[in-house]
Amino acid sequence: MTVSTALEGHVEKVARSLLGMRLRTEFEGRATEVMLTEVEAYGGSDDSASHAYRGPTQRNRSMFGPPGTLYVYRSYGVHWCANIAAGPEGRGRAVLIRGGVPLEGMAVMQQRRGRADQLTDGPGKLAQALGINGSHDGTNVLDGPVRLLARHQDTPGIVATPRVGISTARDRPWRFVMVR
DNA sequence: GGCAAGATCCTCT
DNA sequence: GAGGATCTTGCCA
Repeated sequence: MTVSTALEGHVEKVARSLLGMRLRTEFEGRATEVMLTEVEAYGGSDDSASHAYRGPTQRNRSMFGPPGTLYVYRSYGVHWCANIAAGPEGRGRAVLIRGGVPLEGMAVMQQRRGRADQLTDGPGKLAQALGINGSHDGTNVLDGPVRLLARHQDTPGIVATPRVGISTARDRPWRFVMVR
């Protein structure tokens, strides 16, 4: 499966497809790369927990872009969180990147994070470790500075659980975690 | 125009 | 385990 085809179809399927794939950034000659192990699917106007629930705004417009559009938002005024729009364009569906395991650029991640442990085990931490911030909002992971790459390894098992940190629509098991 | 809440993380107790 | 940091958005007056 190619990267672009993995971004097609229902957001729930896209979220599953992203597990095991690699997310790579390369800024100022410093490359970092992780394998995605934890994601969450968010719908559009039919998902009350989604930022896109009330339609496009100045902040969330990237969610409504074509598949592969990067949606970066500030969480609690402190952290950056990265999503990948899943399309179809205009529906506001996206996959939140919640966690991964470092593959390359450990030293860079440790420097950005200011610590040696817990580099990429949360949405805000992963974005910080990869150097993702608001300036990358609206870029595309197929040809932009933040690049989604082919699968690092197969995913032996995927566990679906309720999403984390939200107060509505908790009944949807749209959080997907890779197990081995 | 003001206010409350939020897809989080870190530090301190 | 609890609380603070810090800013954008949506809702209501």
